[in-house]
Amino acid sequence: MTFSNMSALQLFLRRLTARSRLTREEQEAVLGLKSHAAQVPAHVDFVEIGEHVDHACLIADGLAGRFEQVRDGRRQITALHIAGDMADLPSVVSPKVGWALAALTTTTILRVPHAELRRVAVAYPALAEAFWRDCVVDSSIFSEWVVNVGRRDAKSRLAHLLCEMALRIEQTGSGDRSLFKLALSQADLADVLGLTSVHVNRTLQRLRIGGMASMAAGSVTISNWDELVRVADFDETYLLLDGQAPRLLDAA
Amino acid sequence: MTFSNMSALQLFLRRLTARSRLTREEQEAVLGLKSHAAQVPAHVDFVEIGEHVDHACLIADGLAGRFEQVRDGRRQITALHIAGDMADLPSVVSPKVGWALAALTTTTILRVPHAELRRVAVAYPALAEAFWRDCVVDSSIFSEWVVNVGRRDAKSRLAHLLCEMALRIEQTGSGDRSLFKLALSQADLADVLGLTSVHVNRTLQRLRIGGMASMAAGSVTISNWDELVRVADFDETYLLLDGQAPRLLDAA
DNA sequence: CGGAACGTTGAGGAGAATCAATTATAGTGG
DNA sequence: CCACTATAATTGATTCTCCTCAACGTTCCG
Repeated sequence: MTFSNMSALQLFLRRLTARSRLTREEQEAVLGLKSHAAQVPAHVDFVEIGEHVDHACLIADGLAGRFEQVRDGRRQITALHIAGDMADLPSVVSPKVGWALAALTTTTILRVPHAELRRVAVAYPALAEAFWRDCVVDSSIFSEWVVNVGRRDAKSRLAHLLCEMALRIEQTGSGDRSLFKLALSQADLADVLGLTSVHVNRTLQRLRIGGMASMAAGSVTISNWDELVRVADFDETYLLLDGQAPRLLDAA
Repeated sequence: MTFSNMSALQLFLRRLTARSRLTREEQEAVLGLKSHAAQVPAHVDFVEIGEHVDHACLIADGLAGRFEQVRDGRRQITALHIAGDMADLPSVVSPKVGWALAALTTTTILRVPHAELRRVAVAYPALAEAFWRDCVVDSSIFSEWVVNVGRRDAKSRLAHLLCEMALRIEQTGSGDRSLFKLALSQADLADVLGLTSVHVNRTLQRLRIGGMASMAAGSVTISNWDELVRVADFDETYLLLDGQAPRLLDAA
């Protein structure tokens, strides 16, 4: 079986097991989660801001963003979710969400009822722990994004995002860091980076001319990884990809 | 165990029970956590970047910041922690931390061994859930900070931070939103907001002249809350202060 | 009293925003 | 297959926040 035809739940399990040690039985429980799939066209919300949700959304295919509004209508994308991400896992413990989730390209999602996630979390405490850890990973990414928009200029900021997405997509097995799909318009990219689309356009040109990376037709090509990392001031530690943490149960 | 230890744990418990319903026995377990206190002078790290920690740090008194470095030496504070915050609770499930924790003013911390937190989390799944939820709260704040530095100008950004800290401190019961302690230099404030200290200084003046808020001698005075909220575009939803979520155990 | 940290002010410059066109690109229906 | 349209990418000119650099004032404390 190749990664490309793995089911969405298998991708999610892969994300969990990258950081949490799970028994076969626990893994089966994840794969046995009941859910129903839905197609979401680009630019359509599948979770509304302020909604009280009773399910979490697993991205099966495509790309989704977490949107927050500012009064004057401008918006910020605070997270990008790729296949295998349970986009609103935090909603299991905090059902009223303060953000919207929208598809950035045509996206397939799996709606997994909270009741299902609760069921396996209660039956298998190690899964509750894995979910908790998964939320910590996303939190760590948020924190790095604060640094990124707070303290890096446009070129470095954009380079940093490309490095992050390269590694995250590579981790899922659905791409290589030198060439991967990222169907993100320059306007959406601007909302991720806290810039304007005009400036994103000019900054992309600088990365292209510098021989580091280019984006076209929904794909990113990274031609000089080391230089991109240097410009980005990128340190992958925050992605927490360095192995499985010890289980609470075993250690207690 | 000294009295100040007890009261710090009580503050932490208060933070937990604001969002999680806990039985008396579970509450006792929190208050019974073993720990040892330490005094940290201003500007001293008590957790080093990249460290593999075996304990979490509960802020008993004072103010701490989570610092991340950028290559050229500039830094960003990605979180502020007040009394009652377990500053690195995520480290329980992910012990290698990618940030430093430093005191911003003279601060008392309680080092709580992971073993202790694991013990109560395993014995009382509802506590594991409360810890998970607590991490989600911090995550929600990170996310809002991304919006703040990404899409708000200096005046709005600073106003937003003041609103947030006002409510968080009010929640602990150790201050009022119209007057509270926040011993933060303008340089540190700049590192929180992704600005320079010079610009923070000028922006504070604008808030003062506008009759909204002023900072002096380590205290914040908010003289026109409604106007400050308006300028900040502040919506407190993200602080998740609107009551206790249902317990997973009861619902499953 | 003297130094160190912090706060304040001014002048000039740089990065990003804004405004406004123009040019691809992709999809749609005739 | 070609107009027709909407969306996305690109470019140029101008403006404005915010940064940088440098100096000076203030507070606090040994």
